[in-house]
Amino acid sequence: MANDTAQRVLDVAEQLVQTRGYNGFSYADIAQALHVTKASLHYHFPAKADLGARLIERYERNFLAALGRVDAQAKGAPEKLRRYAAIYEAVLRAGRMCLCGMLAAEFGTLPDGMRSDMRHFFDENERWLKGVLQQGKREGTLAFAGSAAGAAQALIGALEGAMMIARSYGDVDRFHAASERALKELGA
Amino acid sequence: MANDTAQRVLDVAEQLVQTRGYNGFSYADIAQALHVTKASLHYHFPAKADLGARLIERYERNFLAALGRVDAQAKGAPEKLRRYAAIYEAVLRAGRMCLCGMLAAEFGTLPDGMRSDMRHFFDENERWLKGVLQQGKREGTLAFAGSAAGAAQALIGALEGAMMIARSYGDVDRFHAASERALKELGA
DNA sequence: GTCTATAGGTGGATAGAC
DNA sequence: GTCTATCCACCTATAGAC
Repeated sequence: MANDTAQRVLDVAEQLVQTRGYNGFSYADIAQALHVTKASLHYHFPAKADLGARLIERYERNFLAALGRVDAQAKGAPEKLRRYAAIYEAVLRAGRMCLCGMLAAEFGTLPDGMRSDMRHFFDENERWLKGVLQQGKREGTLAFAGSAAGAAQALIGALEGAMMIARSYGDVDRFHAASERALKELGA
Repeated sequence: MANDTAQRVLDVAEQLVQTRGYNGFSYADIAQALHVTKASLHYHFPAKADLGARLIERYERNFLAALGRVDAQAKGAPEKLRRYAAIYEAVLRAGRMCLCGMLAAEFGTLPDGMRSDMRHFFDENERWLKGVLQQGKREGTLAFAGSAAGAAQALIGALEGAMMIARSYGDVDRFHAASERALKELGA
């Protein structure tokens, strides 16, 4: 399959960005992992910025697909929020940071295209969460002050930050506790 | 003054790490900013890891000094928390990330010494916050569920995460809103 | 303490054969 | 599509003169 190599490149690159950051890996790392040469990687992704952009696009697509499954499997807003946080926790349990959380830290050195792609990921997260929060308020299953958008932004920030620090301590429980606390504050 | 150059190096390096990350700057960047050669930088900081370690130590010292001033100037726990959050906001307003928040993202590529120095910064933050939270609970000026240590960890994570994302949007208000929300959840 | 000069390595990227 | 070979810029770091 022609496309198969590109997918494997993305798989390895994704893991590298989530553990070492966009500035913390090179084409040589991917080449070594896949037993190919750097030159052949440039055939699939001419510049590193191309690889980075395709990485974010795929990550967002997969993430939104997971949110779609949450919508399909969970009815109540509290359960949706719990599953949302569980996605983050699974990433951390794999020893990784959220791809876009990582890129947010590296914002100052990112190419323009990757910057807006990264923000788009957070915008979509906020949009989905806002819907869940509004649903919960309507149903009376959630209780929070202020706007749903503001609460959504705060939750995303809290989860990303907790994840980043917990990873530095190699302590998933630390993330879990912060996550539980954040959900309780929304009445979940 | 002999020590003056080292301080200026640290000033520039600090700004670079807070905006571009530890892996996002080089001795050449500092050399250019200070109109000296790279070689002379190695006289003050033989290896980049030395520079990194001294950077964290100084950042923590200054941060703890700021917390000491908060203790001296604010009496009530809620006011202390507000001033704590204001320190973060001032950093963000300067277009910077928290030095250690930045390093937490780069954890996967950091030398061992910098890893433990970075965690020490967060440990000290937690310790101070825990004291303030216990004070507030004792005085009845704060109200939160669970342990003070857990609440402290959650607050640190929420502020770091909100800061990181807000910076990507160039939007200090976004941070401020998340910060206010986090403080309110502690009853402040 | 700061300089010139340079070593030795790695970064992203390209040309051209197969 | 993948390879060999190579370019050039940049990286951290050191030697040794001043």
